[in-house]
Amino acid sequence: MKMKYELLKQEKNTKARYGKIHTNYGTYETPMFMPVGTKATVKSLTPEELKEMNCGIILANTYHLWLRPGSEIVKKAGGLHAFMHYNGPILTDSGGFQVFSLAKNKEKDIEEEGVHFKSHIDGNSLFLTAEKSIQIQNDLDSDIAMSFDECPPASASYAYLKNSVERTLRWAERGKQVHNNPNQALFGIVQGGAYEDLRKYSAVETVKMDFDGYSIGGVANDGESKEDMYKAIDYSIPYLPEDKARYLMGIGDPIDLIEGVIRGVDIFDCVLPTRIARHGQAFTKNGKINFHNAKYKEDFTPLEEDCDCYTCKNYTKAYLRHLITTDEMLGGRLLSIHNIRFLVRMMEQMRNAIKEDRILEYREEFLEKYQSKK
RNA sequence: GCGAAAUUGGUGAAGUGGUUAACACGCCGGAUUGUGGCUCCGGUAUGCAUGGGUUCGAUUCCCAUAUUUCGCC
Repeated sequence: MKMKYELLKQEKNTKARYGKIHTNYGTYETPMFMPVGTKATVKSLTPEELKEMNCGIILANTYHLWLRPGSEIVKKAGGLHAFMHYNGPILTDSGGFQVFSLAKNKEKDIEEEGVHFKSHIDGNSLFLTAEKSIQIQNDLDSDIAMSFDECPPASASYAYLKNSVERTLRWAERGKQVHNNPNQALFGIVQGGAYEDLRKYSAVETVKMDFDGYSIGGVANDGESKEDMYKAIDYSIPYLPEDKARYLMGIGDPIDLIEGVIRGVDIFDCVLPTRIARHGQAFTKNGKINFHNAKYKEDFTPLEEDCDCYTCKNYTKAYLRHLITTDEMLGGRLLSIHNIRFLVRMMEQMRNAIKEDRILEYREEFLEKYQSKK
């Protein structure tokens, strides 16, 4: 079967909503956060550990797996789930984001047929099209595939964004035509920067094609302001159907997760928890902390007293700082466990808040602690 | 005991008779949002062993002292 979204509760005071996603690998509650496993691995963590943290869907990347090991290898292995030993749902990004960041000359390299770009591994000239991206994702056998979209920088002009919205619609249609995996859902992507009319047009036209779910793209890709990010969400959400999942691509930061939920987003993904972990930083309810800081040298308390993750239950800040400053790989691993669990737990808390119609209070309480750095 | 060389920040070190003493590492901070993992950006010697002297001016030249290293007895 294909993935199905079920809306169970609409929060009274905001657009926040509580629902469930039914997949071939179980049912999961939303709003939810997906950890990123670009190359068929959430860096340094095993599938069992992800399950223990109560992760649901994880994200893998079409571009990276296309280059290595190659989608035909994954297909021979029996699909992504078998290949990476993950018996939970997997969403694949279309490769759009990587491809556009690798295309040097936007005007020249992006054409109607597809995108020319250079492999980041060996510099080979490559060409990816809407059809190719979907075929690769069919072969990978992920549970949710993404349409191939153009992901322009937030700083792009109105005229550029308008063109890119139009092209993304045509690519979505082409991808839908060749999509051929009965077990795989396919999402359309809304673009249009921070312009209300473009977002509306993009959303309305994309929804007409009747996808299994809808993504809001083009955010968090060019250091755009939070205001613009929130506008992109606010201008898109009203035109998306109630009974389909909404996925905000590439977000986020704890504060952005709350803002996204309040604006009606169901699914998020972000590299932040694992990336900052590898760089020695961790989320806490009192703000982000940096283990390079000397003040943790003799701090023999847990990262967070009341966190239920493996790291917090077994290790001290002094030890974590030692691992980080000596560049030991266990450090990044332990912090990744905590950071992912932190965001997953935030989503649990927000689901409860939505059920009780108190998501705005939750935001108040969270921000008060998170922004007052100790 | 005699002779020679050396002495620059936490470390390894570059350098010059004349504005803010290079660089690297370390250290101290910060960043990071559909991941080109191990990255990027800041800060970090008011002083060049100590005391004299020469000079308009010395970390740079001279003398003494101290310490270190090497060689000889």
